[in-house]
This record gives sequence, C-alpha cells and structure tokens, in this order.
Amino acid sequence: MTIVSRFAPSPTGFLHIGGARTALFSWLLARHSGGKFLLRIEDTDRERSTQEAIDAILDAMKWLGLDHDGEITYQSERAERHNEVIDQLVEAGHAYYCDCTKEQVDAMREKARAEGRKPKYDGSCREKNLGPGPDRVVRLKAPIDGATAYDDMVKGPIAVNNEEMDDMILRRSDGTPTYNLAVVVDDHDMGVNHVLRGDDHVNNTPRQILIYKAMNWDVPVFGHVPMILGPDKKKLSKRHGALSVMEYEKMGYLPEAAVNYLARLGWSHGDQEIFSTEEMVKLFDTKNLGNSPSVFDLKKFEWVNAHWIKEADPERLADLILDFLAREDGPEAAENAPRTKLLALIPHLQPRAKSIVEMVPQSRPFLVTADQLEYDEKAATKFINDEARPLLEEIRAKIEADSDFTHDSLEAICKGLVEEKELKFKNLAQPLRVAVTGSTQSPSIYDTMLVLGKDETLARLERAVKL
RNA sequence: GUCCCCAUCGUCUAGCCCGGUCCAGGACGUCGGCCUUUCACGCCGAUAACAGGGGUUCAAAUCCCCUUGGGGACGCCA
Repeated sequence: MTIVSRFAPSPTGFLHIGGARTALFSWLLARHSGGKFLLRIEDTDRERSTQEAIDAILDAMKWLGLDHDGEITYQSERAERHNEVIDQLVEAGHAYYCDCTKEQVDAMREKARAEGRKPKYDGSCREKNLGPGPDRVVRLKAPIDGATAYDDMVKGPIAVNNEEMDDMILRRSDGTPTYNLAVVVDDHDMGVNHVLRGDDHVNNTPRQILIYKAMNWDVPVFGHVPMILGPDKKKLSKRHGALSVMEYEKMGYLPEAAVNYLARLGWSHGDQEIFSTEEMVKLFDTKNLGNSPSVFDLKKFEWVNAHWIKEADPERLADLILDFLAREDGPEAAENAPRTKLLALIPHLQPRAKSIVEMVPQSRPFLVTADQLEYDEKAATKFINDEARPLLEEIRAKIEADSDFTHDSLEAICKGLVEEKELKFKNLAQPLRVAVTGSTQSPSIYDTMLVLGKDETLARLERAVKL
C-alpha cells in the first residue's frame, strides 16, 4: 500500500513548533515510504481563518523543506460534498435529524454529569424519524453498546466504550458540516490512509472511526504524537512561549537544524543525535516515536544549530550573514560588504558560532574599511596603551616590509618580536587583535590578518597607534 | 465528575514488545581538567534517573494490579 499522509492545519495563526513537528513526522512518514504527503487547510472557521495565516504556514513549511504533493485542499470549498455525505448517512439510517434545543441538550449533559456519567446527548430524537426542518441538526446514530478500538501508531491499542460517545452533530442547524464529519470526508476523498496528528485528537479518533464505519469506508491508520511542553512543563502555547518557526529563522537558526532538533523531540534512532534530512527520511519509523510529552530545550537546539553551521556551505552562510547585516545595518552595508573577504572569513567563524546572528558582529569588523572600524572602548583602553603602541608600530613596519604576507611569514614576525622583546605571546597578540579588529575576540590572529589582507591590516595598525 | 493518554538523569532520550548481558547507555546542560594568542571549537573526566507501593518470578526499568502525579477530552470550535 502506498502511504498517503497529510498535514491539516487550521489557518488561525502562525505555524508554531508543535505544528511544525507534527507536519515533519507526517512528511517523514510519507517520504520514507515513497508515498504522498498532502496538505489541507482547514479554514472552515471563517471568523478566525486568515490569508496571512495561510501564507505564514506555507512559508514556514517551505523554509523547513516540507514539500507537499498535489494541490492544496481548502476545506471551506468542500461544504457541498460534506453535505452530500451527510445526506447519504441519513438515507442509510446512520444519521438522523434532531430538533432538541441547545437548552435541552445542556440539561441532558448536566443530568448525566450529576449522575456521575460522561455528559452526553441522550438520543431523544434517535427514533423520531424527523425530516429536515429549520433549527434541526443531523446527528450520527452511533452504536449504543460495544467498543470502538484501533491500534495507534504511537500509543498502541486504544479502546473506548461506545456508551461514552454521544450522537455527535454532523450538520449544524445553519446547514454547515461539523469538524469531525469534514475531516473524515476529506481524508477519505483525498485517499489519506495514515493520519499522524497531535495528541489532543485522541478523543476524536473513535468518533471519526464511527463515521468511517457508517460510510463503509476503509479506516486509516492513526497515530497521535504527544505535545511539546515549555520549560515550565506547561503545554507550549502562544502565551507560553510557543514561537512561530519563522522566529527561529530570525534568531539565526538553520532549517536543517530546526528539522533535526524537532525530529529528536519525540523521535529517536538509538543514540544518534545528528541527522541530515535525507538520513531522517531513510531511518524514520513510527515505531520509534515516543509517547510522552517533551520539553523544548533551547540549549540543545543551539547545540544542534552549531553543528549544522559547521557543516554548512560558506557561500550559503555568506548570503545569510549579508541578509542579517542588511536587516541590522541597512541594505547599503550589505551591498558594500566585500563578499570575497567574507567568504575567506566564514570557515574561521563556523567552529565558533551557535547561530547566524552571532556571526554578524563577528563578521562586521572584516566588512568595513579601516576608517569605519569601531573600536570597543574597553578593549582599546586596556590593550592599546603606551606599552603597546611602539610594539604595534614595530609590527606594522615589519609587516609592511614583508612581501610574502602568509601565515608563516606573519608567525615568524610575531614570534621573532616576542623573543626579541622577551614578551609573553598574549601581550603582543591581544593588542594586535584589538588594533586590527577593534575587539578582543576574533579568530586566530594570523588568520585574522590574512583575511583582512595586507593593506587593510597596515591601515588599521596605523589608525590604532594614534588612538 | 466521567473517559482517554502519559510517567527512566535538570532536559532530550536508549533500554521495555521478546524479564537475566542495566548497581541503567548516549546527548544537551552544569562542574572540573587538557589544549591555547583572545573568544570559541575540540578532547578527557565528573555529576545525575527507572514516581511510590504491592504482586508474578530463581531473577523486573522491563510483565500484572493499585496509588500518586501530569496532560488531554467531554461544543451546533477546529
């Protein structure tokens, strides 16, 4: 059987980390088996659904690389088909009209609860054989006894006694289909045979199975992934720090890192921590999905991100750094930045960066000219002092005279000077570092000068001694 | 209240299905050390968990029951 899975977000906000992970697992499930991954937008709640939210979700999925097959299904466009199915159900005797008022139903629920039972509609209209009419809803004629069971891909066997479930409404009194009905019809029509979704739908599953059975349709395989918790162990929500996945892009995370980290949150493959997306596709198996909720740990996410930054192609990192630079310093800063120099620098930055945003201040000194360089005040006062100035002047002269300007020649110059003056290396290296970068932190001093180039290094030394 | 789900280091998890190889393994974090021209990286080491109680068994993290704790659901929302 070809696996067909889907992701079905309702467009009422951005795609947050929890939704992204559900989408990822569904995508992985399909891609692993060479099946199809479909996308359906559940926009039947006209009040809350927005085009902006749809775009935001699509953008986030694109960023993560979760491509879907075929056209996007919009649930709101399918009301006619939903109603057609409801009519079939009524005709077949699996559903019936009900004219109980909301107040009456509330009273029934109240009563049931008072008696210590699960609140539910009592089925008054089940056998009334009512026809369509104003203010009437259509309810499913659910089995009264027996149980509805299924084997959850992540939780294992789950069974619910049918008496726990009430005759749920399929069509509202205003003629619109309800969620549970719409989901079943859409999944069936789309050919979806594997449904992987959030934990909060476990209770809906037996109800939906009842609809499949009433229609005599094949029941898909279901799986419910546990939710993601905040550091306080509370469910991640907008109020509780659930950020849009795109916020992580803004914080300088790489999509492959996000995918890697998200996958490890609830899924495992032995002791392995680092997975490329291709590797995950190859190894993914719902058997290894965890069944307890997990806490989102930004520290570990950072570590994963640091790993993928080390692996990333410098050309791509250069583009990203320039994007961030443009955002922070304005477009002209990025346009004027010497890309070649940045490319030479990036391999030295990769081992020391946890995010792209961190790489921006580390790059900046290399992207401006000597006269634009900003010196960190503390660093300058501490290291560019009366002792350092003559040293820097001497170094400047030696570098000027050095026609090679290589790692080896620079090392020879510095080591020679250290020996000659009987200095500790850092008493030379730190002033030099501050002089050429404006900061106490940079890659190796030789690499730093090499990336800057001879002219720029000399210009900065000249400027530094006058500080 | 009723039903459903969950429970291994601070965190993510392996192990649990098919009991012994687990006085519980890996990773993040934290702490210490090494490396070192700064910041990092890297390397080495340490820290720390089977929620509790009963069974079953020669033997239980693993199987069964109960308790506790957490979460979810109970809508003419999705």
